[in-house]
Amino acid sequence: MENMNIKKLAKELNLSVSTVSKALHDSYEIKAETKEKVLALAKQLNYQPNPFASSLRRNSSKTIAVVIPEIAHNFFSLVINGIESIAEELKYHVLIYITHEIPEKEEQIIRHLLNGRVDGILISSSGTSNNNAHYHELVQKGIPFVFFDRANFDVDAPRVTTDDYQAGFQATEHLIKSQCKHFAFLSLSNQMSAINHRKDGFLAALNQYQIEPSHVHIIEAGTDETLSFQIIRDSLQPLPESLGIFSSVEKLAIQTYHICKEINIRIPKQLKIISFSNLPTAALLNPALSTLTQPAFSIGKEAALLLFQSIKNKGKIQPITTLPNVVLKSTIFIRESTKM
Amino acid sequence: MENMNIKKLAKELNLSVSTVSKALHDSYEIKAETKEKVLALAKQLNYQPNPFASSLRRNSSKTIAVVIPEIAHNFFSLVINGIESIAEELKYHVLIYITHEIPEKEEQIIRHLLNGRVDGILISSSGTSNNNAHYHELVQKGIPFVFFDRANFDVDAPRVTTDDYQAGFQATEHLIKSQCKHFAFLSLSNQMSAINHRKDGFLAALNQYQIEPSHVHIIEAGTDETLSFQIIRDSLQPLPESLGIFSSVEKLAIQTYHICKEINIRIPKQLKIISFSNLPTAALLNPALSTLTQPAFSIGKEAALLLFQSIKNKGKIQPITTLPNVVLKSTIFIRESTKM
DNA sequence: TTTAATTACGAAATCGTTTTCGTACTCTTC
DNA sequence: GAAGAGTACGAAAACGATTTCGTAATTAAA
Repeated sequence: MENMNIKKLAKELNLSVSTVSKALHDSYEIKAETKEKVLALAKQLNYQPNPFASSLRRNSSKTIAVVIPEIAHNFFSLVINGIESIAEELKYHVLIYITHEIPEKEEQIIRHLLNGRVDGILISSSGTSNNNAHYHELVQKGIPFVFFDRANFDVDAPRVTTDDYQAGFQATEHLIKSQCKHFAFLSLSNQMSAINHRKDGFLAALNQYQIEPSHVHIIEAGTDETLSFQIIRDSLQPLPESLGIFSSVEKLAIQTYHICKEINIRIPKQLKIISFSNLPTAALLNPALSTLTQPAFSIGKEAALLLFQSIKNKGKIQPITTLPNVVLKSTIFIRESTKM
Repeated sequence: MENMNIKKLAKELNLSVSTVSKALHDSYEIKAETKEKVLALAKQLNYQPNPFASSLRRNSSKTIAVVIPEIAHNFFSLVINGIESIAEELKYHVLIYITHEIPEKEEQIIRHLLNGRVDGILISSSGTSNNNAHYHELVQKGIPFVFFDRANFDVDAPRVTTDDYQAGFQATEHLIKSQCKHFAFLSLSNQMSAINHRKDGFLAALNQYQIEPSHVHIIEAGTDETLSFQIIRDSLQPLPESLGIFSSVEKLAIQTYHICKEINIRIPKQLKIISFSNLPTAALLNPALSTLTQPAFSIGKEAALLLFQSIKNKGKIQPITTLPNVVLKSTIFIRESTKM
């Protein structure tokens, strides 16, 4: 009596296992009356199909994986919300894997997922540009995947990103017009697509406005919390005159705030800062932080939609079309931290 | 050639399927030499066992589910980090389900999980106290689960919570000593265990210090964003004299900040506020927010450890012992928002 | 009335593992 | 040298669904 299954249902109904299965799937082969009987008993006895038997036979899991660098991060948790909104609707399950920004960890996770546990994967890459073998293995195995935010442009997969270059340009232009003389770009690493595009926009703006190269600073703070703290602090001592910082990620901006508080640097008087960020408290900070805010929820939604489309089309002949490459717009919010 | 499986491995090796399977599991029945051969070919041909076949046969999924009210929330994403740290170590997979604070949604999710898709569940309840039938179904089915933060105390399951009563008492005492005259408790609903314990601590402190009941306000803001905004705003107009707010959750404190900014209420001059919160920017707010901070990561870790213990003990005779009920300590951070 | 098509179901194979029994064979032990 | 113990493997039965073929019975068409 432990668990209900099709066999017991069939016995109870004096029907064959196959008939019951077909009835449960509303097959045309079964007449309405029988279907009703089966459904009724199934509901009454609280029958729930074994997902593993089903997955084994159908070779599909109704599950997707989300592989992200970290989760305690407003951007990524908002993206997950977007993903979940679609997955929930399509009755898919969502597995979460966190790489902690370690490329080897990401490889390991992706390689593991080659076993068919999931029907598709959403990835925000932690990988370095010279390492994409694991993505190609996914392609080879025919497992659909979609990049979001941090993509690997050497791999043929759909991407959902934001207008990083333009946003970077716009933010930097704003710093320039706010009378900054020195300019710093805060980066996690020089191996991440989104961040590099932001940097390119940053450099392009500085170039267009003919800022002297010696006034341009690229600070690679890295992903380690304590280390990046030190690196940023060191680069603020001594403090360049009229420094304008463009932080590529929220975390580094927050660290900069902490450091400024600690060593008594006045924002925006001595240092102006604008950052990519989805902080719900950006406007409440002291001073309020100017931000470039990505449509995180929509990114998740769009990426999930692309993935499910890709899962649906699996096996079918792909029309010879360019890969979907959705680019969403970030919004700039000018606040006190960049005031003149 | 599509996918490697045990059968093909066996044929290639001139061994039986069972021998290969045993070799892969390092069974004592198989001699070392054979094991080596099998392992070598398996690695060479990139063999990965089909997880569904395995789960079907062993009746275990190596997967747990995390059911939470929301994810774009510092507390919950930190908890997930803690959970992941343990799950990763034990090579378990983590499914995420979001209830969006809707009790019916939670029921539906839990009921779905009765089908055996997961070996155990971690739950932060969105349910109301009078609705726990779905938890009992889990018990009946023998599916282990552990509550964290928001527990249902009518159900026999391990719990990981924090010292909500004491923290609530402490926070309120702090407000009293900061010369507040009126006191407000900001709540999401009166159906959530953790929040109610905080409220009890709040009321106990006010009682001990003999605060006049007419100076005590309980504000149930609810879970809807726009609605709670209105409710809080309304309760601040007119502003009671020397109001001290104890916010039971971060989100409502942030809303209060926004409202104060909007209608020009000075914190901490006209209004003092302290809140449960895991905001990384609490100290950077204007003014810096006094907080009660839960050890979110540890909560996740402890809850996961309890769950895995429970999974391991499944089927074995349980020693007649009290249910594990881990209570962790929150930390109070006094900052400007409650300054005299 | 015969043939063909349709309807409604069942038997059995299948998905890829794991696990329970057997069973040859070798090695002790008295 | 017969009995028992140990070693190293294989056959086959699960696990619980899905799906492919059949096929009897009924209906429609010729």
